[in-house]
Amino acid sequence: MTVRVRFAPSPTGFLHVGGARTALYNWLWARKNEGGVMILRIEDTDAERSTDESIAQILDSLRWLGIDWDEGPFFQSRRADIYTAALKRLIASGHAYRAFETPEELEEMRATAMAEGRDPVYDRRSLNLDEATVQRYLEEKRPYVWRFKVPEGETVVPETLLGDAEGCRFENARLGDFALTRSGTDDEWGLPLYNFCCAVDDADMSITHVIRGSDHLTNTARQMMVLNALGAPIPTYTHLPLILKAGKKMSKRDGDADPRFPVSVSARRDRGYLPEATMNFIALLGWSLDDKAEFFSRQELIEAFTLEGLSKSNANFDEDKYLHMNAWYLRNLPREDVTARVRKVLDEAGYKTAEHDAQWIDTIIGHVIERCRLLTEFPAAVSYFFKAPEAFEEKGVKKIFKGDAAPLLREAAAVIEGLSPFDAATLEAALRALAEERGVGFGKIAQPVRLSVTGTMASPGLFDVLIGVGQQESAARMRRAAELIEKNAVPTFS
RNA sequence: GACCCCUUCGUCUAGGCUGGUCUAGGACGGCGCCCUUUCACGGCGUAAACACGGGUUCAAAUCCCGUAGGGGUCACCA
Repeated sequence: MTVRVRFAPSPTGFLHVGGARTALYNWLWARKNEGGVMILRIEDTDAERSTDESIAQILDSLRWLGIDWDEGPFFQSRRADIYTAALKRLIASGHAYRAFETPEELEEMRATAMAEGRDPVYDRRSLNLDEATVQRYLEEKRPYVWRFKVPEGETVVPETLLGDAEGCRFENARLGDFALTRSGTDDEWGLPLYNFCCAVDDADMSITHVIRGSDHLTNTARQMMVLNALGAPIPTYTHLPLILKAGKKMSKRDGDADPRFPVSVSARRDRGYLPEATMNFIALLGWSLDDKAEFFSRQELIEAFTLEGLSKSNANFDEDKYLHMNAWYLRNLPREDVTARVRKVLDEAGYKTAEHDAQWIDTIIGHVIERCRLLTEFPAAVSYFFKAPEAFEEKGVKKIFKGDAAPLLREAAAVIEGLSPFDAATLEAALRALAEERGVGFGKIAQPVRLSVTGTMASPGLFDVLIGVGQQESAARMRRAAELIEKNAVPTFS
C-alpha cells in the first residue's frame, strides 16, 4: 500500500515550531516509504480567520525548511462541491439532521448540563422535532446547522502511539452530535466545518496515515464516525505528543511575544537559525533513533525515521539545545555554504562584502565562526575587521589600559609596522621577543594590542586578528589607543 | 468538573513490548580540570533521574492494580 500523508495547516497565523514538526514527520514518513506521497492541504474553511498572508508565510516556512509536497496545496475553501455531495450522502443515510438552536440556546444548554453534572453535549432536541415543526421552521427561514447523528456505542481510534493495543476508545454519546456545517437556510447551505471537511478530505485524498498533534485526539473519534458513515476506509492515526512552552501547549496565540524565543519558524529564521539545525532540533523533539545519534542530515533523517521512534510524552522546547545545535551546524556545514549565508547577513547589515576580497571575507568569517551561534551574531563579531573601534570595553580599559600599556603599544606598533613578511609566525616571534625584551609575560603585550585593535577583550587569535585587520591599520589603531590612554580620554562602552 | 493521554537526571531522551547484561547510557545546561595571549572551539572529568504505594516473580525502570502529578479536549475555531 502506498503511503499517503498530509500536512493540513489552517492559515490563521504563522507556522510555529509545533506545526513544523508535524509537517516534518509527515514528510519524513512519505519520503521514507517507497512512493510515499506528501499532500499539502490548507484548511481555510474559517473565512473570518484565514488570510492569504498566513498561507504565504506557511508555504515560505515549509520551503525554507526544505519540506516539499507532491500534491496540493489544496484549499478547502475551493472544495465546496465535494463537501456538499458528502453531506447529501450523510443526510440520505440518516447520519445528519437539521438543528435550529441559536447560539444562546446552545450556551444555555451547556450551562445547564454542566450544572447538572452531565457532559456539555448537544441534547438532540432538534432530532426529536416532528415533521410539521421542521417544515414550519424552514418556511420561517430559521437558520439551522446540520448535525452529525453519532451512532450508539464507542469509537476506537486505531492509534500507533497512544493508548492500549487497540488504540484509544471513546464513548460516542459523550462526544455529542457535533455540527457539520455553519448555520444557513435551505436557500443557502451553511459552510462546512472542520471535523467534516477533514474527514471528507482524508477519504477523498486516500490518506493512509494521519500524523498530527495529540490535541486532535478527540476530533479523530468524530472524524472516524464520519468516515464510517461515509463507508470510507480508516487511516491509521499517530497523535504526536505536544511541544510545550513553559509547560503549556505552544500556540500561535503565544505569538512571538518574547523576541528572543519566538514560536514562529519565520521569526527563528530571522533570528539567525539555520534550516538544517531547525529541522534536526525539531525532529528530536519527540523522536529519537537510539541513545547516541544527535546530528542528522536531511537524508539521514529520512533513512532513520520510524513511527516507533516517537515518544509518547510531551516535550519542552529547550532553547539552549537549539542554540547549541545551530552553532554546531555553523561549524560543520560545508564552509563555502556557511560563508555564502554569512555574507548575505553581513550585506544586510551594510558591510558591502562584494567590495572586499572574497578570500579575506572567507578568512575573517572563519575566525569568528566558532564564536557565533546564530547567523545574526556575525555582523557584530566581524565589525573590527571592517572599521576601527569607536569605543573600548570598559572592563578591559580599567584592567589593561593602565601602567605602561601606552608605551608598550607604541613599541608593539613599531615592531608590527616593520615586519616582513606579515604573517602569523613572524608576528608571533616578534611580539614574543618584545615581551621578553621588556621582561613581561606575553599577555601583557597581547591584551593591550587586542583591546586597542578590536575594542574588546575577547577575540579570535591575536595574530589572526592583526593579519585580518591589516599591518598598517593595526599599527595605527595601537598608536591611537596609546594616544587616548595618555590623554586619559579613552571612550568606553560597557 | 468530565473524558482522553502521559509520567527515567533541571531539559531532550536510551532502555520498557521480549523482566536479570541498568550499581540506568547519551546530549544540552551546571560545576571542575586541560588546552591557551583573551573569548570561543576541542578534550577530560563530575554532580544529577526510574513520581509514590501495593502486588506478580527467585528477580521489576521494565508486567498488573491503585494513588498522585502533568498535559490535552470539551465551539455553528481549526
